[in-house]
Amino acid sequence: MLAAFGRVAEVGFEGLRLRQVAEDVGIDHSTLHHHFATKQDLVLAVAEYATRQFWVLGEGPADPVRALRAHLAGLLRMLDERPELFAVTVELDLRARRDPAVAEAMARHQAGWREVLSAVLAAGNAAGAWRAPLDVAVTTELVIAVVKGVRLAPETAGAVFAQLEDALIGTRGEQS
Amino acid sequence: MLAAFGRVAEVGFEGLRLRQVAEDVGIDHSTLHHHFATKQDLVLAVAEYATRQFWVLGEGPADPVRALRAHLAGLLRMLDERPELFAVTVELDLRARRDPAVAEAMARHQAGWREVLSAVLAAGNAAGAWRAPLDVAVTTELVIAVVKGVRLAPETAGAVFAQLEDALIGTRGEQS
DNA sequence: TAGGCTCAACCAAGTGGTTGGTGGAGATGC
DNA sequence: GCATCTCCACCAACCACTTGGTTGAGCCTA
Repeated sequence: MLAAFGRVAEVGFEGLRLRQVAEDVGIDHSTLHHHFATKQDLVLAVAEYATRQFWVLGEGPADPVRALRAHLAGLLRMLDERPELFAVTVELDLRARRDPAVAEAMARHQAGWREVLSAVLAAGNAAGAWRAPLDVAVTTELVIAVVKGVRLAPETAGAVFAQLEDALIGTRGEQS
Repeated sequence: MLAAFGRVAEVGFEGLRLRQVAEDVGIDHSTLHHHFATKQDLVLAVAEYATRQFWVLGEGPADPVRALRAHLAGLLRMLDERPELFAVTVELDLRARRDPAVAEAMARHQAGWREVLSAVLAAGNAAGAWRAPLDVAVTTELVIAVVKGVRLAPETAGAVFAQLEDALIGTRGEQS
């Protein structure tokens, strides 16, 4: 019953109404309580659904440069095809400040992401793939910041990602 | 009466209650309506107050490198001293998706920011101050994305900004 | 007298959540 | 076959409470 996710994307958590969600699914709002005891449970389910969507980005190529490019390309495609997903992510980041349960879900999500990125960046260091050796931890945060910062502006994402790649990798080649 | 801002920072727009705001100021909630006809007006006032806070970042040094560093340093200090301000900004970005008035306010805000950044980056291009000539428009978006992406994670901002400077400026010197 | 602020009381429209009950599918016993 | 029982998804009605907003009257200063 995670069509509730759609509502969050549309009206945000602020406008999330159990009755509306129930109607979307075609059931009574009291029936909804049968599946999610409380509104908080629904929110949490949305959070976990949303973060799970990023699992598709799994492992990339072994080559660090191509792995980084693939990672960003994957995000870019998602950003293009499912912008609401990223909007909800912003919403969740914000909500995590007040809702410990959401905070924990998002922390898990980001820990995984951070791990993937760090691995790629460290591998690139080992292979001398970057313009210069990188501080893995900090660069990870930089990449995350860029992605997060671009979530609500999908139009600019493509160019920004390319620029970021340029800044990290030395190559100035244009890729498809 | 922009102590309402504090409430937004604390509970977000989702939890913003006119009665609570009024109580903070020590007046009745109906009196609040005397100053802000509608809740929307209050929200808009908060939006304009919040964006106005960034005016203090005005002009920087003439030298592009120092201007960029000063710009980021200024943001970093604000991020450190008034993290709520940035949290509210995120909240506003999100709200702008549904509220045209807020959207317009944020658009104005960002247009100004974009202008400042573009000017600095273009000046740096002219002076050959960067590691390599930059695409001004795209790099502007990149910097904006980084700043936006770091709004909810002030701890990482310092290192991330430094890394960004490193990537744009060629110098590898450590600054205070 | 007039005008700006203030409040108490009120209102309609929701809000999340609860309760008691209906009907159908599947298992069980005979 | 048939009655029974249990579980599950479901709903209508309801509840206590909150919300943004309105009204009318008082207060104070000019």
